[in-house]
Amino acid sequence: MPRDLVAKVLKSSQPGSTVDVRGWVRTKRESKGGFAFLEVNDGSCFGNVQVVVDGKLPGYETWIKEITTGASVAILGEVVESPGKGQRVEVRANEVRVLGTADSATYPLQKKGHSYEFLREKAHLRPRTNTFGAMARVRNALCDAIHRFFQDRGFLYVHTPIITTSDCEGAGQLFQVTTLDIAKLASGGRESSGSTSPVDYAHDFFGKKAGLTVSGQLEAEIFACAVGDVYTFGPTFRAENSNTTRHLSEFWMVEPEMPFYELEDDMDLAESFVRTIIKDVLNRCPDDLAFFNERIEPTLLESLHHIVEHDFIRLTYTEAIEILLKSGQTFEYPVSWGTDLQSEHERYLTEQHFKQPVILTDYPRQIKSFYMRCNDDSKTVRAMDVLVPRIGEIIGGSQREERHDLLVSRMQECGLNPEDYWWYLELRQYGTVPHAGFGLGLERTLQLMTGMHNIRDCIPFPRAPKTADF
RNA sequence: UCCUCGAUAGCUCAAUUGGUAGAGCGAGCGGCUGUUAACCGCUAGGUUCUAGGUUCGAGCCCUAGUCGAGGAGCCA
Repeated sequence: MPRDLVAKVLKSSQPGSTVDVRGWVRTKRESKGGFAFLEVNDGSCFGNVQVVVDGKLPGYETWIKEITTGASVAILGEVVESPGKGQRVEVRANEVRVLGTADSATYPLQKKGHSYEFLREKAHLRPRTNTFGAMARVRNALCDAIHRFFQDRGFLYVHTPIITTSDCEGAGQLFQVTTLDIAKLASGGRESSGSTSPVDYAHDFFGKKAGLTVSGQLEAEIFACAVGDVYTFGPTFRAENSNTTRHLSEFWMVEPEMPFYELEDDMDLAESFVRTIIKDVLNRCPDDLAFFNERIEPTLLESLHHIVEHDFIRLTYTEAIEILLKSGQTFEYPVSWGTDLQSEHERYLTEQHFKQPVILTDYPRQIKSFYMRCNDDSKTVRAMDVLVPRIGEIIGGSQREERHDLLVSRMQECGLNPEDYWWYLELRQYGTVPHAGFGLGLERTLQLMTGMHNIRDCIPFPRAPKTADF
């Protein structure tokens, strides 16, 4: 399709050139003086191109009525310098074709602003709004920056399975994947023969209980311990009944895993990663981010530049506890060594005490996962969380326990059956190496990048409890 | 899952102590204008989330439910 993108027309088209612009009408300003202005957007950039339509064009009286907010049009015209304010150039139409009308009496999107709650119910149309068009472009730029960061450093992109039979980490509720007939089971039927249990997973599709992955980490470790630095980047599923502005049932996660890395290397990579991808998106999407800064979060650009330009604060969990205890703040949840930090504690550290991203390390072992490497103090593990203002945790990572016997005892301590993780343990039995990795939540990073308050507005089609339309 | 709040015109909201349902925007029509969240006038538009209950009378009070928002937990 040899159409001309609005982005190109606005940025570089010279007066006198002929263009073929196609897109959706945002507004029409009609003049009975015999002409009309159309604002046409095709998603290629934040801005619209202003199209000037002369009333003397053939059939004007007929088709100008069909052009309303939301209609799709094809404009053949000439780029001219704009005498009006607000745009460098505009398009003087020679030919206008209405490709699809949008009945103004029923088209849900109006020229005025809508609430995000309303737009979530119109997920099929909300990409046509300023906010969600900008979000789509920022999300794309962010994903590109993520791949570029790892590819530039020689990481391999590894695809880990979406359907899994190992309840990885023991954390996170799995969505079950089954071909068993639920209705039949519910009515007292049996999906198995000769078993007293109503459900015999040996007869299920995979021959055992299966679910959607909650993390690709364990599989990523397999490849890190074979082909070097790797990363996964794909959807992740949590069946938790979380109803917050920071949780989704289906979200995208980036999980690098690096052999021969210790915790300090892991932190260095995580910090470099966050700062680099933010910088890349700042460079690539200035118009979109300016919009978010103006309409959504007035401190957005300032805070993003601050993150890019300053080193992250690094301290241990124990040091953080001391700071919180000495803060003089009254917290709803008391601070004490050995319990996990609450949202209010994280926010105090990132938003009030340090006013920038913080990496906390060496958490108590009893509040962290089995695979994290135990410190010599036998009280803490080599975990690290990257906390940022407004959002909280966007990265959780650790150096992995590479010592076979210690890993087995940690599994037992966490109530896991080592036999279920036989292949994970064999990585430690045969040619084990120190290694580390972390996970970054894509949509939380988008919250940070755009200032959008609800994570459901940072993914095209959000999945959350009672929410899976479109 | 817990706490708090909410659901009224297409959208955002108002409605005094329980007493005939309102505005702005949007839409339709008309006017005006190189306009740019255009502007001015007129018109239409309602089973007040659902099901019960109290009352002479319920948008408002009571009970249950559904959905939504914010906060919390879990986490990324």
